[in-house]
Amino acid sequence: MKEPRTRKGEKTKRRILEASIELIKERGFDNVTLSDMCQAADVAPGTFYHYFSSNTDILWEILRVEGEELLAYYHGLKGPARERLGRLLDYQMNYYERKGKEVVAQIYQREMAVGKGGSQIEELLPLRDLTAQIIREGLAEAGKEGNPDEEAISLVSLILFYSILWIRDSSGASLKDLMKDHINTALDTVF
Amino acid sequence: MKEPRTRKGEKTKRRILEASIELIKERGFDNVTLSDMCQAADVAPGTFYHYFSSNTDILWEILRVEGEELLAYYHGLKGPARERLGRLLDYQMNYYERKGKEVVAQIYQREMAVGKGGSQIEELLPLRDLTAQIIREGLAEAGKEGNPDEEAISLVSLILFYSILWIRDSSGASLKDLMKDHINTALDTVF
Amino acid sequence: MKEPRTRKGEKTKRRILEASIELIKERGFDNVTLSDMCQAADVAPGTFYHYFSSNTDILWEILRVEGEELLAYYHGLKGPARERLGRLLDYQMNYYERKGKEVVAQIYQREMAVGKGGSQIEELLPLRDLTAQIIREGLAEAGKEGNPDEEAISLVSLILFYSILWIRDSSGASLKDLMKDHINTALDTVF
Amino acid sequence: MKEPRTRKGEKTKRRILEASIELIKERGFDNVTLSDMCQAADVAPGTFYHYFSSNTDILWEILRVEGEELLAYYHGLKGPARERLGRLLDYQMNYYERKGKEVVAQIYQREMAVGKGGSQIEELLPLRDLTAQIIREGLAEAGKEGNPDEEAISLVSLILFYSILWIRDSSGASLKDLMKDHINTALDTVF
DNA sequence: GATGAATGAGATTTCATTCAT
DNA sequence: AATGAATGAAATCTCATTCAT
Repeated sequence: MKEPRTRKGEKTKRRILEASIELIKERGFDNVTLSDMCQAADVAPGTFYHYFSSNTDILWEILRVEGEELLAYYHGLKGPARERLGRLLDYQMNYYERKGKEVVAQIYQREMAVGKGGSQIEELLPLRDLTAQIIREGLAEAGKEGNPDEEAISLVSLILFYSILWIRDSSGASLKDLMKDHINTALDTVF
Repeated sequence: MKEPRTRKGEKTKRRILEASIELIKERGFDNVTLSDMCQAADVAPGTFYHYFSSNTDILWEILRVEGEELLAYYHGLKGPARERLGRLLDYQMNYYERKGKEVVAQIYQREMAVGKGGSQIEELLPLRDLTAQIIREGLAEAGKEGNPDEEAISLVSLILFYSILWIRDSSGASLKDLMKDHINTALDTVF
Repeated sequence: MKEPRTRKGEKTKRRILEASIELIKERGFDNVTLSDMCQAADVAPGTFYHYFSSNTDILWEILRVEGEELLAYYHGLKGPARERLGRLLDYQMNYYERKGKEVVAQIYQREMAVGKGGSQIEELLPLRDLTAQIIREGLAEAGKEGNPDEEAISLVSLILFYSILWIRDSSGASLKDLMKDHINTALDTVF
Repeated sequence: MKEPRTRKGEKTKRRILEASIELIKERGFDNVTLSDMCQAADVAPGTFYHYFSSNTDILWEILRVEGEELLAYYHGLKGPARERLGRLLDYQMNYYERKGKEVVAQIYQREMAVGKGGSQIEELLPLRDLTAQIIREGLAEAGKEGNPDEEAISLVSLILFYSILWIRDSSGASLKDLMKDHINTALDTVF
């Protein structure tokens, strides 16, 4: 597994990544083989192994990078707590919808992978911690009492549950539509 | 896939089921092959296909049966709503702990499987519906207002989230320990 | 890697073994792939793995069995020491000629494999020990003095060296022809 | 495959050679890939092919050069035959010990390679011939009778056999220790 | 002289499934 | 009812080598 050292190399690596994401979106991770990815990116298997150390490595690479970008974005949010939290949840739902059901399912399945050598994605837990922090700040602003940790868990677990409903939904409803009302109730309860 | 017609046949089928459950508990579903199961149950592959129509069929069979048993048990619960709900959640957690982390992870992963030909397990949704019904009854008993559907979702999603925490926990804490406080807060909020 | 449990299975395993030996004789071990062997034995790759646990496993199996058979035969030899030793050496040369140059080269190469996890063939050392024992008996019979261990090594190392000459010889001479005179001189020197 | 034309080029070629020798000593030839060598020498694969025509070419190059140097040295030896022969054998053992077991095993394995396109190393045969010549001279000096060719083979085959014992020895004994006594007996027998 | 991206044939291995006995 | 031999498609991964820059 090497980093590309030329323009051309960079382009190739990106081509592999993008073609793979597309494929996974369409068919789900388990139904995409290494040679599918190679074919879609129009590279030889050897080229794949030039940039990625294994088959499963690639999804991990994709999601890790994006997860970090998301968190960075969330940390950069400004404004009153309630609004920040609203935007955070909103953005997260948008991200999921953009990725597609297959990939979100994949993310959660990885979160649940027991002892698979640290290859977890770490999306829910950072989200929980960040949410708790925002709630804590919000309560401080308003001079209110509360239990930020439990409330953060309640919120994040709602996202999780509705995501599953959405993944399994066949009516074509959006994730946001499904959980809009409930999330607002929940936010009101918190602040 | 046939039902056994003799004593011996029944014993064999049960042996396969039990050995397979054990194996899945230990190693996780994805790391158990058909021939592992055959070896553990001390039968030939042909025998396996005598009783089960495919590899993946067996876990589905196991969990479907148990899920139905659980629901039947929950439907049979008596007493005031709050108490029934408490016992339901308690029982569910016990069930998860008995099954082990690997299997629970497997259940949830299946719940999330998109379009895999109806092989989903349907555990969370029936649980949500039953919970909503009990809450509805509880509110009626007490003559209170509320939103049973959303409250049911909040409760069930808590179970989901804490289960994930538990699955990934390496300190050895029990699922009940992890969520005891939060679940009580949640129940108090509902009633 | 399983032992066959039926007539048919036994026949198949033997067919694989024999076809593989033939192939190795013709082309040398390094130029024979697993699928070559499968094709020659007219079985599917899966069948190969039914009986052998890996690619390299098979040669090892072939040679180990034959090495043991040879030793058993040598231990059964009767008669005066000099004669027994002559027959032993003669038989060993015949064995090598029957196996062919490629396989003999393979045997020696394995003997030299450093620390490859006990997969050595152990042909030269047992031969040395047996030879030393026969010489010891011969000297005792004749009431002579001598150094059986060194003399055994001298003899066996001659076989080794002439085998290499033979392997690399392109005139078509037989191993026996090459070393006949020298081995007789050597035997005369010993007794 | 080109000869280097600049200082820098020479340094690079030598770097590749030295890094490769080191690697082969450590792991054995079969476990060293071309890219291992490139990495160890810190050059790109293209550079390797600038100086060597193929993968296997390099060991051959290394050993051929050294073999020639050895022979040249042996031909330059002065003094009475017995002494020259003693020094020759001594030097050869030192050479082997310096190279290490892996490389010596490799040399012999190559000597045995049947029909691999002339890539043999030709170490044993020149050694045999040179030894025969020295013995012939020694016998002439002393006015004795003997069979220099057979005696040379006996001596060289002893080196071969003890080398194999040494390669497989795990007690840490040196090659010289192993064969000291026997080689002296053998030399005494010859002269 | 040096780089490293790209190749792609080819090797090994796995495993669900079938079927004759 | 039970066996286990046999299948073979499919997947992953390796690595010597080429070539444009």
